[in-house]
Amino acid sequence: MAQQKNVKPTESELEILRVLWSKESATVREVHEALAASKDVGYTTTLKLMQIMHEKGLVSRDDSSKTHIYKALVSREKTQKHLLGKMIDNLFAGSPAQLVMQALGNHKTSRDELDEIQDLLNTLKKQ
Amino acid sequence: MAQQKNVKPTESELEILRVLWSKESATVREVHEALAASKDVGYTTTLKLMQIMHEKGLVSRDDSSKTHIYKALVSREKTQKHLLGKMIDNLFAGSPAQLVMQALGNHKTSRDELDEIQDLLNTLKKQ
DNA sequence: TTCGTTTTACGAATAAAATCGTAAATATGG
DNA sequence: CCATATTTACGATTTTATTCGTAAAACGAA
Repeated sequence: MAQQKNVKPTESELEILRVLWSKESATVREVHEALAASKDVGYTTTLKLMQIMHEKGLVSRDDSSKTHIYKALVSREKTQKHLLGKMIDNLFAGSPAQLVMQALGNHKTSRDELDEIQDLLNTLKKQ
Repeated sequence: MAQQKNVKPTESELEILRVLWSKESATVREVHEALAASKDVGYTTTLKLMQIMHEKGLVSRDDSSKTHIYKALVSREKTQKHLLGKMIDNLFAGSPAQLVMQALGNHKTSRDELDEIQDLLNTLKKQ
């Protein structure tokens, strides 16, 4: 196994991570284009954020050529797990089931997805 | 129906809301005692936060007597729903099912809770 | 009433996050 | 080589959140 200690990206850092997760690796410009599509933000702002994320160890940087190439160092799963855990503690009295009920109750879920959840539920019940 | 527009409490505000939700109504001192039990924080800090929350409309305040009495104006459910929705959009590609899988997979869940989820699942499947 | 305690009001200090301007370095096309 | 464009580095500013000190007001007990 490897890396990954303090998974605590800020709101903006999360936006950048989402882009990196979807692309595997990207330049500042690519990330910025993606962000600018839905948000009004300057190029150097994105750059600065990515530099900070690099200092923090959230992303890796290949600076062998002029245009640097970034990759996410924190995995989507770990980040999901961490933030979910935090939310369960903060808002759902430590009960993941409550969160699940709320999530399922308030959002449309396809038949396939329901079946998937059923499978997992069956597995959990057997233990 | 009523109230509730921008449900965006900060981290600290959320801690206070949790206390208010658990007590129905409370004074600054009561909230502060509750917070101080698990955190090192000054009384006036809690006071200030609650004053700000009042300005924002997150809590109501009865100041008919010297010691003011606060109540949460945003419901636990709405807040859960809102933050959950945000997390689903931001981290789970808009798929609540993915979030559910992650939550169930990574946390212990009691038999009773699993049954509850099963019930909800059955209901959803019938639709 | 007077003293000590509690509570609020208020403003300021600190910290953390986000934004951007400017300049230097690097590359590219002509 | 030169002009232009792109990219990075860096620092400063702005904004938002958090924390707390101080003083005035309200209260209660002796």
